[in-house]
Amino acid sequence: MAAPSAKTDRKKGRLTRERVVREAVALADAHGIAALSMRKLADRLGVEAMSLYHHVANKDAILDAMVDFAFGEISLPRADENWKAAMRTRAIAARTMLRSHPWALGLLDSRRNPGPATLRHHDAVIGCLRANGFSVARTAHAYSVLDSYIYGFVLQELNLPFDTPDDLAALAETMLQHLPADTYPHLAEMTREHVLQPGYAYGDEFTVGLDLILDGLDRNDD
Amino acid sequence: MAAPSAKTDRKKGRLTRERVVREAVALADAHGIAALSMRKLADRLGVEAMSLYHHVANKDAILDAMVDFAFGEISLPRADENWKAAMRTRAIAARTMLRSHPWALGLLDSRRNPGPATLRHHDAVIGCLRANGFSVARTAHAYSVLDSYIYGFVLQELNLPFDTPDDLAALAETMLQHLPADTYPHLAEMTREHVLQPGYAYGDEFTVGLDLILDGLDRNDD
DNA sequence: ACCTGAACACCGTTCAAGT
DNA sequence: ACCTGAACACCGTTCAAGT
Repeated sequence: MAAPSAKTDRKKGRLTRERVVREAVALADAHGIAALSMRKLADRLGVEAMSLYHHVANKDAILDAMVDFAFGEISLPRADENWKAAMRTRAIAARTMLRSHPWALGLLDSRRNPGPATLRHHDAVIGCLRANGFSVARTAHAYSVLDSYIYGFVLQELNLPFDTPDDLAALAETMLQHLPADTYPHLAEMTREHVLQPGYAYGDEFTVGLDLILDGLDRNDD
Repeated sequence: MAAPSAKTDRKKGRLTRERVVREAVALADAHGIAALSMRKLADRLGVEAMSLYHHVANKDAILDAMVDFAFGEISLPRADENWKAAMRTRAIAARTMLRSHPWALGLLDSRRNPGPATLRHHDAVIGCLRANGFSVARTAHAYSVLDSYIYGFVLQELNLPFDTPDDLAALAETMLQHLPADTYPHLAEMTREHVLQPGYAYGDEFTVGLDLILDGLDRNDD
């Protein structure tokens, strides 16, 4: 019997822009953004690459839509919430989203066309701060420092060259051996006395820095 | 007369790993990381693409070396400096570097092999904080929140869809017309009353957030 | 209206062949 | 030792042709 062709066992039904975007997200989640090619995406949808161009202008339009899809996953802060609790919750939700779609942060770089979910998200965050008495300028300060922190934290987190505590321990041990302690004494100390301690997880730093920033914003009520 | 071939007017002399990396940085600075292909890089060096493989293992090794080159441009904090001033200076220097090599931030994502300049940099930052009486844990907190902020701020800054105040004004006007104010009222207000005000520059937010974080670290002297 | 096959101008990398 | 030409297995996108 013939091996099932890639096409036969793929989803059938008419192609739509929405199906294209959803499948692109699934492909990038599963195999990384580098694996997202028009040919592979088409194959998953049971069509040829060229068919995609009937539903999206080009690959860039798919990437725009993927970012907007990801933003849509962050639930919106309400204007009647206390700002500090609302911003804390939003920051954690944003981090969760960016971790579950590791391609999203990298795509932010090149996106020039914010979609409706992205705009709605920004509008809700600004609205919550304004409703809590923040001036326009203080709202801009708060949004800038919070988003910078969230994006940068996840960027570092996604870069970590290990996925589990065991990986980390193994890597740190190797590093300690390869990095002569006299060349990088402080890096060696940090590895030995902090990173290699039981229970260490870099992700725990997230709320430490987040609360430092929220407290700072609370104090600067200009 | 014949048009000068791409090769004839390129730098001559023996190929070295250092020349390959330096030229890769120049190419990426000038035309973006997407334009950095082995073929184009070789052409700039007056050789064929395949010659590069005698000096670097593959393209990934070039990207690793580029990131380390970029880190090498940030001058190191000294252990005898006041931590707050030293961290402020370093943050500004890091932002300057990341802005002048817009490809660097995107490459951080995928780099798994920190080079000597990168390690030296981290060692110096940790060393300065420790010399100022920071505990190992407080050093880790400080480094995490500062680098997250710096990386995230530049990520947002590089994403801004305008390069000059004039571009910004033009874009904001178009946005105000395209975004119905009743759908995104707070975004419209922020654009009108903040972004479109004379003298506005997003980059000015950098030190606002930075000082908020430095003051927060100063207070948490646990 | 929607899908496709062939083609174009690219990639990174391998390999055997040149000097 | 160092460089290269041809080749392989890919890209995104165009165009004219099919249904």
